[in-house]
Amino acid sequence: MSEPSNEIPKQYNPTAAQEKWAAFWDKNNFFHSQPNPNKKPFCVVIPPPNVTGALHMGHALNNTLQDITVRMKRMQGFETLWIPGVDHAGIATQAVVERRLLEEEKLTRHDIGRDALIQRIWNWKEKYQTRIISQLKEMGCSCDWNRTRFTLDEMCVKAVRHFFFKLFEQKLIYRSKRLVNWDTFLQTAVSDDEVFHETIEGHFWYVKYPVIQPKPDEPEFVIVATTRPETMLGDTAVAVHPDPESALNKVINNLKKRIENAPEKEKPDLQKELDDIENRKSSGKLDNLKKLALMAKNGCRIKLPLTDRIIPLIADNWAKPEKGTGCVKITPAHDPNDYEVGKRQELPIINILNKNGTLNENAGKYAGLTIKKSREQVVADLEERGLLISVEERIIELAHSDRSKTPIEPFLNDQWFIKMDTLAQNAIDTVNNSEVRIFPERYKKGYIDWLSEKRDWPIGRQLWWGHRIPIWYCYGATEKEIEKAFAGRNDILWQWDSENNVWWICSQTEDLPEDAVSGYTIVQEEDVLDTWFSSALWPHSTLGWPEQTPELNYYYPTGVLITNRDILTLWVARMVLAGKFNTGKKPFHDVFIHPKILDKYGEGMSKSKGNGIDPISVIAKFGADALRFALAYMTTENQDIRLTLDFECPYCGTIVEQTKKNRTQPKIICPKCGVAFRTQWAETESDKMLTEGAMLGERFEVARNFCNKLWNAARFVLLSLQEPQTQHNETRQPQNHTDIHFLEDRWILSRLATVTKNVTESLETYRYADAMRLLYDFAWDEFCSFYVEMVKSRLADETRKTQAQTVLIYVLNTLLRLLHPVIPFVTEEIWQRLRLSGNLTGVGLTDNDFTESIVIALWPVADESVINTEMESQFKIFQELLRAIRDVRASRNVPPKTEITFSVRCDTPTATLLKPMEPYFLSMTKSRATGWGESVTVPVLSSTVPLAGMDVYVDLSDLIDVAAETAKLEKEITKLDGFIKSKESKLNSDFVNKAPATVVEKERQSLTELQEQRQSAIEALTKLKTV
RNA sequence: GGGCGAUUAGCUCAGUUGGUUAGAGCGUUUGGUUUACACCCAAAAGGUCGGCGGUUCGAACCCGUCAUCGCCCACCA
Repeated sequence: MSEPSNEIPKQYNPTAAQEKWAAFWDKNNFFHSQPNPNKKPFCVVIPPPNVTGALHMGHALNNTLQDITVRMKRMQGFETLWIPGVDHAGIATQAVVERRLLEEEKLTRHDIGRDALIQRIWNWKEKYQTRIISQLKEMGCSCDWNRTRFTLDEMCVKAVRHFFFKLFEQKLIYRSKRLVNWDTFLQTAVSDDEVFHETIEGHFWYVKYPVIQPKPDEPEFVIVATTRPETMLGDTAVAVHPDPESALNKVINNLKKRIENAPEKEKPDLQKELDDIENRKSSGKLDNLKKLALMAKNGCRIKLPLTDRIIPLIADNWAKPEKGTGCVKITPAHDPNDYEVGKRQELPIINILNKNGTLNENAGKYAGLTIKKSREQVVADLEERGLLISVEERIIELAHSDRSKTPIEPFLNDQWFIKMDTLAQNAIDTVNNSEVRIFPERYKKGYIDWLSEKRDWPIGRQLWWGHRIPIWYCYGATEKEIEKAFAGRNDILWQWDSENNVWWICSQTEDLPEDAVSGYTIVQEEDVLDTWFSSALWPHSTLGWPEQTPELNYYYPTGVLITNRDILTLWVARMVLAGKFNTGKKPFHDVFIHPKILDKYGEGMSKSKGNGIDPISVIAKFGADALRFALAYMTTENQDIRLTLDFECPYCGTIVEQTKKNRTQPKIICPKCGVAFRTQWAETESDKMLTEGAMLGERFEVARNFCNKLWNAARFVLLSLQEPQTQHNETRQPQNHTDIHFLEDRWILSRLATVTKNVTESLETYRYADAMRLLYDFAWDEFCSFYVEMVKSRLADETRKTQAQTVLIYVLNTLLRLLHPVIPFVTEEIWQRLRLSGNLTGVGLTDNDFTESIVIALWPVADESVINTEMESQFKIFQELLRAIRDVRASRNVPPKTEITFSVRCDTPTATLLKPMEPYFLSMTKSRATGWGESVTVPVLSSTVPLAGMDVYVDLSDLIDVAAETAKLEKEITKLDGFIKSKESKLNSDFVNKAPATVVEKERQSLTELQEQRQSAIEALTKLKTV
């Protein structure tokens, strides 16, 4: 079975391995899971990526971390299920498809209608779901692909309907008005995330509202200031603070306090603010407000200019005496705060806007004008009537729609809400009592704070793509008629909406026909549910809830949810509350919040910036394993991941730096060879024809190199196994670790056990970077640089060969298993080659040590009995000595092939320890030991290196350079003097009295050593002078 | 305005409960075709741990403060 050595390439080829092993895993169904009473379950649900587009590096990170945990759990013997899936992402996906429709066909959604648009979005979804799943597969994610879910598929629809019905049944769903961000161009509501604020130069108009029949001592006008005069057409009151004086004093006091504590730099600004406010008191403005407050109390009425409406002057805390004129116009239909005031004060709500952004009939003669036109007209009319006092220039932050780049209008709409009170409290308790643990813990605060606001959840969206709200409206029917229509149905509920005189009919299972209530036509609610409504159910809906499926009973609650911090509240908090509400159980035990991927400028990656990177382009260049390792290596607790990536010209290899300018371009012309190559943004056919330029990144190179290092270590082991077998069968028996005599064997096994233990602990507490560092350092510095190097001399010696091979392959086998969760492909490739190498029994291993696939191999458990920290520190002495000799060789330019000798003055135990290591000094640094112990012969022409507890004399004979040697020793003495001095003063201080005895003792010992080293150096120097 | 985080070598980052001389990778310099690996090996240089103050025998680490940067939430008549 074994391959000839020339068939093991010197470089690991990721592409071939990825293809081969992905297919192999798939064929063997390793990732498929079903309830198994003999095993403990472990389940992870993927944070479903949006079907808006392809995955970027943020997803790559998220899924890498999940796969690491999932693969480890699977190896630990859990019945492990990772459920993949995608999210319909209502707003975002509909927006993408609508934008395309407009760009490519110049059509809006109203042109093609609801059904046709939905069909187009389904087509889009199919395309991107396929793309996303294939990206996940390319990354090596070990999901159970048979269980792939979509938030709009039948299973999820059922769960959503059931959840809604339950909420409705418990009267937790209600209808109310809510202001939405209205995009008048696209004629849709957009979410807060899709709004950006832009500072524009605007105006601040001061307008007089005449008071009706003012008493002699009362002002004739109420003056309000506004940046949006046209909204006055929707005013239903003007407000003034009920007690402006105390409110103002309160503000003044707070401000004074702030000035006291404020940094010097901010004080002048604050002082100015304070002066302005205090000025209000003296300038009579306050007196005016006090009068107005009294008038408001007495039911004062004012005339709304430009209309024939009479509106009240009201007293409300919302009016801030320190701002504007102290009086504020109240427009409940077009301002969230005013809406609250309106509700509180029972004011009428007058909507003056059409959905297309023009004014409606409520605006009287301004009806039909656009907002911009109406504003000009209103200002002109006010001026004409002498009601405009003044205009100020003012910088204002204006909300714009991300999608249409037009200003957002706050627009009042009927909305469905969920009452959050108890639901939120349950979710708070679940985290507060650590039933659900959040890692890192600092994110707990954000979660609790957000939920503590207990703001009711608006669940309706004015969209077509999503779960349509399962409510039907029936006007005019009597309760008897409704009852008759749905008699005996426990899947239908109805409720009377007295405000709108309509029946709400909620159906759990089916869509109701128009004629469901005989004699009436019922109409379904047009809106769809917020995307998070279905996402909130993800951990249990994907397992079959509301059915009590075997999967739900077995896998739920799931193990850990791994996600990014942006959606801790929107998604994680909602999952906890929905999980608790629906199943009575938490959805997961742990939540791990991972870092954010930033670009080289420290900016987050996003579609609009165009700085997102397709993980596939990294895989193409460096391999999936390198991608995964690099990301995991950077997943530390409180640092975001900064990725610097540059383009590589595919023709001449020139590195083209990625800039803010070129990162969104579909093609780039190489500055050196002048040929164009395409980027991930290539869209047109001609651009796609070009060769793609790879993405280069230092972190990925490091990770790729690591994979290759591992590959070559394995190559070395495989080659050594292929050497002709000797006949000494009796020496080829399996060895018990405790029988192992060689220091390096015991050392590497001790280190391996320590690493196994620490890696397991790190991964189980989501400290991915720690685990990666441990593995990287162990594999490279300890296993490759020391153990493999040392074993070389033993492999050449028949009498010492077998045990070396046994340990070598044992360590490699364990290391592969520890690394498999993070670099699955290269470890499988090596595993299979070892498994099939055919010589395992010869070195004391059996096929049981190499399972059919590393995917199903057992996770290593540390044999702590072989951990020997004393011996590990002894080994450090060997390493130190080796380094000292190498340093002498390097700094004296001793030719590599020239053998030199050295002797070491040290105590007897050290000598006993080091003497058996002689062959390694020869093989690893071509140096032969001539003596060990208290009294050794010191070569005349030697380089002396004083180390802690020993002196090394490297015989240089004719290679010696006295001047250089002297300089080196002098430098060493100066350095030692510094250390000694600081130690001495430390030991002469209070330190000896106050510090723990062990620490003091350690310091004393260290001082002695330093003094000895210094003495040795002086002696060596003296001797040099005699030469 | 509220909250969170960061500031350590030229660059990107580690640094466990405060305890010898603060670490790694990349880059730089020097030397290498050593029977796995040049995606490599050996070695070296390189740091007042953002500033100031405090607690302590002892501070990169704890406390206060200032500075700079980033993120989240809220608000802006």
